[in-house]
Amino acid sequence: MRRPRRRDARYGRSVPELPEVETVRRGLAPWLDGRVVTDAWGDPSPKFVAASELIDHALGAVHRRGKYLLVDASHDGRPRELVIHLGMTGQLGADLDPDGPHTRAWWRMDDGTTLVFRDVRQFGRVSVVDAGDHAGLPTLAALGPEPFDPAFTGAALHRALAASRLRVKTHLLSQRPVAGVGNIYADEALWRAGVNPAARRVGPARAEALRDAIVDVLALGIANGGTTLRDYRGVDGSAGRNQSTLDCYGRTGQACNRCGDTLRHRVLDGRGTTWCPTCQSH
DNA sequence: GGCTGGCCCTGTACGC
DNA sequence: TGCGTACAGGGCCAGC
Repeated sequence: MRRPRRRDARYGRSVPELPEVETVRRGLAPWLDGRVVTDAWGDPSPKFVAASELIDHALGAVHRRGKYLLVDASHDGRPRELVIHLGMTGQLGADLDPDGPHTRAWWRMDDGTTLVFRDVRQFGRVSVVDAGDHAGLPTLAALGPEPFDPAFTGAALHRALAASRLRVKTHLLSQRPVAGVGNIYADEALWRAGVNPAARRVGPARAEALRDAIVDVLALGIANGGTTLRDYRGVDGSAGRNQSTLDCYGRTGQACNRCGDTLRHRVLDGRGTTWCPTCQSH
């Protein structure tokens, strides 16, 4: 008989969520803005092959929308956009090996530097589109408000959650109520707000608390340079520091930092979920 | 139109 | 020691 596998932080992967992508964006922006791509390569897979379309494009500002990186580009006056999703194991950097086994794309700049996209598990994606044309990226096209946008209020979150019968955590991960929340920060925010991840209805007061918790955990993540449990690295190769602040994610079997009860784990709509049965009873 | 579940993909941990 | 299997999960898509 198989023993149940331990579920602790050693098994977690640090998936790039909003704080990690924002940290990458801040590293890329001063480097890429004003550069011209002189050569490029993309893995033949449909997920990455578009990378080579960026040859001879001038690059501009680097934006972030949810977990997507958007790099302004132009060619012969035609405004275009490089869209990168890091997936689960995607890394961008200048110090990565362009010939490495998990390199999926690279772009050589006119100053001799090379931006490399490494993605071991190939859940990431690279697209080159006309600026603002996100029709081929349905999740990006349907993203909810940015969490730091003034429009993202408790009332707005309550309305969004009330419009669906999805479990609250599943709904958050869909990116529709708010952009950028992934598994780690969803668990953390729900724990902070005392909301059961399996709940299908969240009242106005709890939605307000959840909104505040989402903003707080994401802001803390950004301030700490992201969460690194295994894969995530910033553009300069440095690890994030946010993992030491986690109260819930990856702490299955440990005592809740608020009530002392034992944190539990379950699979919710296919996603591993850690929660406190006492603090998050409903 | 909304929801559910399966698929993609590979490194790692663990059982045998 | 080595092999086989389960597991991690964001986004997409088919089916209901």
